[in-house]
Amino acid sequence: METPDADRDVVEGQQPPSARVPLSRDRILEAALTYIESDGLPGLSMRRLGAVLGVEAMSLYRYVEGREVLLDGVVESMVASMEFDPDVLQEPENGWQDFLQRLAHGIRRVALAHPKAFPLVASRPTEAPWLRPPLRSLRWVEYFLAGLTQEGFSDTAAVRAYRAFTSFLLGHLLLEVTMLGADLGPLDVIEEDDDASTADYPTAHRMRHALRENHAAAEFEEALEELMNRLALIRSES
Amino acid sequence: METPDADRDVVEGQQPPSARVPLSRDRILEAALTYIESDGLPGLSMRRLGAVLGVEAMSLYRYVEGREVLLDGVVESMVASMEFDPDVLQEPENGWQDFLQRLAHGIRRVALAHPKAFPLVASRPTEAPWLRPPLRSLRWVEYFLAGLTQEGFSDTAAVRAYRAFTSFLLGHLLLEVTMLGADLGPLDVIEEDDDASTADYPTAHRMRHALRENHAAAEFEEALEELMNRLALIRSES
DNA sequence: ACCTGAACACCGTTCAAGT
DNA sequence: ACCTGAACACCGTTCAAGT
Repeated sequence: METPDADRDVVEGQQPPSARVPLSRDRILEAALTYIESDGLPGLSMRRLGAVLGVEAMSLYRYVEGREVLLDGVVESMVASMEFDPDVLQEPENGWQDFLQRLAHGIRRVALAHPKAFPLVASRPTEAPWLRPPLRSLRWVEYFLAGLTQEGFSDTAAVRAYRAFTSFLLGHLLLEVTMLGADLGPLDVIEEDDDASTADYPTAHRMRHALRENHAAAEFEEALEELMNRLALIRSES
Repeated sequence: METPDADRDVVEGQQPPSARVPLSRDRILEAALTYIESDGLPGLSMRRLGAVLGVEAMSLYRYVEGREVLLDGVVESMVASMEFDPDVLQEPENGWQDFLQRLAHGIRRVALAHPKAFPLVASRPTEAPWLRPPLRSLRWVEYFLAGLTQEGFSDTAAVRAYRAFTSFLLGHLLLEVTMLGADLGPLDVIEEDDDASTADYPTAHRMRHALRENHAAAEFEEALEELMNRLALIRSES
């Protein structure tokens, strides 16, 4: 197995500083995101990120205050990327179900586009405890609540919907990207002990093929549909 | 603000080695768990963990193969701790709803007992992609599937229930402990910018009080009830 | 058998110095 | 204005050496 990583830093690093694209916060965040996606979060260090950008680690501190802030920035940029998704960002026109479904699919697209980085969206502490992942910004919370209000949700119904919607998304997407990330992960994984491992567990053994099937997309749709029914109840009740 | 941490290592460290409780894998895992719970995961290093146990970091490598394995062990011990919960571990007697509810509550108790460490249960890669958090072990998956089978679930219905059950738990519990962890977190947190922060977001501003309320327990029960209804459908359908 | 000291390679971060 | 070299305190981990 070759190590094609070795010359990646050179690609940018070999040009003299004057000829390089100047550093910027956005360029750093973008590089960090693609680094995480290709090499995993644990491998990301300020020094290696600097190398990718053809610069010493210390230069990064001109643009980001430190590693923690860098990761917060990466999360923020992922969440913000939905703002340019034309399918997501439009007021409700075809009812609140359509509104929420477009939003849910938009977030799912972001998660699937960045399976290795998405767990950060799920687990980094938010600015306030009521800014729940994966919506994490006041901006998106406002968008969510305003949309539902406009569609006839009372204040308490909208807040209940917000809570139900976020836990739904978090559970489904985190599990989906975890399964993806594991598959895309280190390739030296133990290959398919399949039957052997489940030998002592008869029920799991019997269902081992069904357990391995991946119906993530269909499950997501189904559970989303179910959530909509629940929200319809909440809407009419409170 | 004082630093009461300073003498904690001494408490164990001051006794001569001969008088100390001998090191063991379990003792190390337990110390790691309480360390995470009191100081947070980022603060946990092999060196500091050694100090807590009155020992040099290098000694730990006799019992755990490295830091990654240590964290896996902590997760494993949390998941395994449910096996000693008498309310959880008994075959279904009062129907599958009761069976699943006891299991769900048991996992929730573990999560709430270790809010800072539980995110590890959610995000550490499992041994196989179909061993879904927060059930993570073949043991628990077998327990789950066997229980449902015994209660009249077909194989495909049991597997579908397994998927729905795990994403439900993951979403709810991760959000719940994240909110807890944030509150228990560093106390130098910015205190209550309350109204100020939401000023530019009228809907969120209007609902700011409702948004701050914590109904985690009630929401959990409600969503669990809803899940049961969905599983009843799955049971009768497939 | 169990623990340690010294060492290595790697971190995040600061700051005075270079251009 | 922007980047770097050198330095500091801290990591995980290995291994020969101590008791």
